[in-house]
Amino acid sequence: MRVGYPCINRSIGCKSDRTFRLRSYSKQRLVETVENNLNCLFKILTFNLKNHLLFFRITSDLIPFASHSICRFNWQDHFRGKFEEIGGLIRGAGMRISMHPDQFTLINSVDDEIFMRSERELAYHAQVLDLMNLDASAKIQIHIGGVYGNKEESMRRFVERFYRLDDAIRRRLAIENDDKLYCLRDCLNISADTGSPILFDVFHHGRYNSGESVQQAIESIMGTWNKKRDGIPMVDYSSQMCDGSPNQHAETLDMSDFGAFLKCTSRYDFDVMLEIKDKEKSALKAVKAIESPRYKPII
DNA sequence: TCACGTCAAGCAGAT
DNA sequence: ATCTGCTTGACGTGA
Repeated sequence: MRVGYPCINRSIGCKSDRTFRLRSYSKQRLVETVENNLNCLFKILTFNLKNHLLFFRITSDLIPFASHSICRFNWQDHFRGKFEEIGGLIRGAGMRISMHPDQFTLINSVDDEIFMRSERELAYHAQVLDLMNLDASAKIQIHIGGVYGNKEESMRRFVERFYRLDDAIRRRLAIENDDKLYCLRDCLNISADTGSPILFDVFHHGRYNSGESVQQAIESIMGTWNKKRDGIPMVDYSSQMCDGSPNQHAETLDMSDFGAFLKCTSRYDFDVMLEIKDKEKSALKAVKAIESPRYKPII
């Protein structure tokens, strides 16, 4: 089990997701921003390595407007050396990487234009991971998408569109259960048709499920990961804010909840991403718990 | 230096 | 109709 946190590090004083407004776009602005973002990403990964945090989600804002038609600059070639350097650090340390395109990326949209924009966005994510020379265990996690008034039809459309994507994208996709529209059971159906592994989100599952316990859920997704190609499963974990909207992620990791989670899933090996507001602080708490003998997974 | 209106993109549910 | 959440504030103008 590797422990990680998404996108942002709050303690090292740099940001790898700096961006700018579309109307301020210029080649120079892009180069400056990306240079900053890649340098910061290297610093974050170095920090993570030092602190035994071996799982990290790279922000989708790493290259602002990468999939937008305004971007004509060949950032791939321009930053090739930097990407290779970062990839070398990741591979050398045995770190795990994920990316999570935002809610505008919809493979199953009824609108073909939205699908094509989504395809370009996914291609950008795959390129980042390819440029780092990471294998297909570095995943791009996406939700199934919208329902558009007909869930069955929308799931069929997802599968049909999936096979229209380039293999450079397909091999990296992992399907994540969401909290409203597509639950674990839906993901299992999609996974059976596409061969994509399921990235299990514990928090979403708590809000929308078809009755499976967390342990049963983990059991059911294990087989969707082809260990040789995909690596061990990835799991997103967050604790609920105790006092506020039930949607929001907690301020910090609740160790008794997390301890219980580790206990009930100790038969399985997977990497866990902690989606908690205080980011690396909670991840550090989790690493400490996992390294303590009472939570040692039985593998 | 600070306040604050606005920011590439979509969907669904609440108000 | 408009607002909010999603993984998450922060860019950039004007004073």
